[in-house]
Amino acid sequence: MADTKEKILMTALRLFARDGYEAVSVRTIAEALGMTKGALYRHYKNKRDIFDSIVERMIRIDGERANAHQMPAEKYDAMPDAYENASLENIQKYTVEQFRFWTEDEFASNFRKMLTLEQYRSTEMAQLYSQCIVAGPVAYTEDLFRELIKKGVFKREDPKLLAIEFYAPLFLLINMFDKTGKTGENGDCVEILSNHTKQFIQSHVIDSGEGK
Amino acid sequence: MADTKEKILMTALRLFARDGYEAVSVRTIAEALGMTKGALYRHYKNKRDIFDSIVERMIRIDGERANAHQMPAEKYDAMPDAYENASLENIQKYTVEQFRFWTEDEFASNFRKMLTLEQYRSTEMAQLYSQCIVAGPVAYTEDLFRELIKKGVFKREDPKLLAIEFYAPLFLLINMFDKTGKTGENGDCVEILSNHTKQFIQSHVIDSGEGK
DNA sequence: GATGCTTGTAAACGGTCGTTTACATTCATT
DNA sequence: AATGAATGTAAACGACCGTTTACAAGCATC
Repeated sequence: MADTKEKILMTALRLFARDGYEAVSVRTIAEALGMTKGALYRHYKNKRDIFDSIVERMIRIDGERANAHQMPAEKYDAMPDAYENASLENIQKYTVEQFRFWTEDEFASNFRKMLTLEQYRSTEMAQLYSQCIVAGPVAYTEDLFRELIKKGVFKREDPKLLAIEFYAPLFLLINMFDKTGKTGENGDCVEILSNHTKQFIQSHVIDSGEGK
Repeated sequence: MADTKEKILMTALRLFARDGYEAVSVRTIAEALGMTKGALYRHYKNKRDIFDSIVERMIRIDGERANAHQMPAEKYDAMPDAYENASLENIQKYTVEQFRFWTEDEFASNFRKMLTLEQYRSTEMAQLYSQCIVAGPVAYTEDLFRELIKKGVFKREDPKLLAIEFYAPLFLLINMFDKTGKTGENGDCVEILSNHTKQFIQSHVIDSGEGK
């Protein structure tokens, strides 16, 4: 039962992500699952209920992720030196992991596409899209850089501009990857992204040593 | 007559840009224009014909723009020194102008949004979206930077990475601007964008003089 | 002033929409 | 074996879909 309900949700999401909510009919969802549309109403009270369940889940996952690899903001003072370098490495890993999540994870990738298609229809969807994939990450990155500047790790530059210059390539590559199609081919994107973060950090961090 | 046809096109585009092609009914378009849906069929042979006319026009405009402020690629050798600096200023102006075009121009802005909503439905729309707003500009920027490197204006770095790092903030800001809403408030975006291009050029161009 | 073309309305067309209803089937529990 | 909840099908519902048709009004041309 819970299994069927789950299949309905994932199938509907996959279709919503391609065509948009309005363009997908209940009949289409049912047929993609090999059942009749009447059966869907045993699991969801209507079409919108499926959509809402998807959104609800993403909000939950997003919250969990935020808690999970939150850069440990409150532990800054607890750690001595040597922390800065580890933190910079974490940024690198975190960035690639963000890319993989939004392009490879089936739920996240489809949700992002679905939200891309719904963002202009209501302010609620616009806010959710912005929070998850645009202004949200930028704001987080800005806070991070502001902190790094205060700590003397980064050069004293406008953190807002830094955040945009750092995050924008990630955002662009995620969107570009959608076109190149199937999984496995994103190796190029990941490499570009790695080079970007490496070069970005290198050129904004304060030289406390050498260049190789 | 041509006037009515034009109004239909712009009204339909405005609705397509908000809700997506499938979610907008012929009836809705007609009522937004204060006529009955039957009247639309005097000007367009069906709903898809309106959509195709929009696409056709954008392709034409895009071609004209490419011809208009094409960075004069073939005139490089015709011009002596002193060209490089002017060219760098042009890049700055061109970038801001691109932002304004895709956010302020009513047709371009709505077309971009419409294409954003249709990009996953067919490879044709995906290609058009990519060509106009994603991979197309990146490829163009990459060519430009490769040329500037060859000319000795830019430092010897990967032009692909440079192109992404330069164009991505423009792409991000265009998408962010959609949320902030009404016109006139994009002053912040333009300023950020200006700072980005200025700082980008400054940090990748070969110092043939001083720092202020 | 009749003609014919343009531009509109109103109604109808078959089809699909989301949803509800009536009726089977399954299957653990009694 | 009987019960009853869970899960499915098939058909029907009114509403709306894109499109076509029949018809009217406006208007320049002969």
